[in-house]
Amino acid sequence: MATRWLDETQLTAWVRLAAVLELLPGVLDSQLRRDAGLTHFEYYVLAMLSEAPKRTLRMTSLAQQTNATLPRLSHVVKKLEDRELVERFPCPEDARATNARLTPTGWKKVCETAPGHVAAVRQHVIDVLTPEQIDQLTAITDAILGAVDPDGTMTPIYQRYDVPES
Amino acid sequence: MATRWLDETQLTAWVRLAAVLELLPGVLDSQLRRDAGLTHFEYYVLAMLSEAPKRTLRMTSLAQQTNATLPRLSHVVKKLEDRELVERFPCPEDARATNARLTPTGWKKVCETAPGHVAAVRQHVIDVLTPEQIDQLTAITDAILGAVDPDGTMTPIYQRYDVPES
DNA sequence: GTTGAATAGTTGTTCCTACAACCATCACGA
DNA sequence: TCGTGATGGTTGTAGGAACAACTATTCAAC
Repeated sequence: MATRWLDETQLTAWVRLAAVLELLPGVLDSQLRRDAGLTHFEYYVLAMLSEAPKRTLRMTSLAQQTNATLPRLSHVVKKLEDRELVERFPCPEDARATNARLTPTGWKKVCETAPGHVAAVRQHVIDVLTPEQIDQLTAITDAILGAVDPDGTMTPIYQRYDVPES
Repeated sequence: MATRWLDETQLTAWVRLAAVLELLPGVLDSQLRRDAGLTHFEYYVLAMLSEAPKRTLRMTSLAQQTNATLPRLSHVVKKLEDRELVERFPCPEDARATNARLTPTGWKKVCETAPGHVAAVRQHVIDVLTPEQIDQLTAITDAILGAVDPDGTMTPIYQRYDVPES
């Protein structure tokens, strides 16, 4: 069965996308590290908590929303706990479960950090695109996500994000 | 100076893009690991060599083309050398420099691996988009790369890619 | 009740990457 | 020709992430 290679146009699009995949995360990560001393993943964790009711989530749902394995999340939350941005306590309803809650310090951190992060996202993505391109991007990423995640297992990841509300 | 938050439309586009950034590399990486025992980065290194004249490149240019630091590349190439996919030898013109060359085994590996990789790219990206969307994607990623890499330092990364020619 | 399977988390090991320190060579000016 | 700075690479160490192994709790079936 013969391989269907990419034609010129397709190849160009893919190469560019691959480059974005390679470079953009690094750029955003650097900004957060520099300005807030957080990795993107740590920021993401804090942001998810900040949007949750009572700024509290069970480790499992937090892991789902951040596309992390439980072991990974466990390690990261421990570090955030050492920095007093997050606290853990046993879940009252289920003694197996652990809740993670944003501390006041953690909330403050998110509020301080979000503007810079949004600015970086604007600078490198949103503000360089026309409104039509924004819509096109939504449609394109939708299609890709449908192919990458046909079961919708990861849906929580791309339903919410990242901006503290008040 | 007030933060310009993202509006509904912008936020959606960004969240989806962030999800693609998070999920797509993992999907492609898994395919390569499973089918070829290579990380995406290792494959990328082999692919770059396979396209170079005499399948040979200096470590520095190879590092540029793969967006890697020299230390990282050095470690990875050493492992590829242990697997006899690549060989290193001192550069005749410049005694400081080292050349990396694809071995026949390495070439064979690339030829065996490329079809599966292209198929994965098709399955998750190219074939789920219309021809118009392919063009849109090129324009969008172009704009983003312009913002991420204004000096064009990383240009080598997104000028070529990944398909062995014969 | 008690056993067994499934769920929720933590801990430990291994691999990979980033960063720093280091050595060798080249290029150029005194 | 000698030194000084810049270039090209390697090695060592430390931080982060994936995977496996382990503990504890819950749920369901008998």
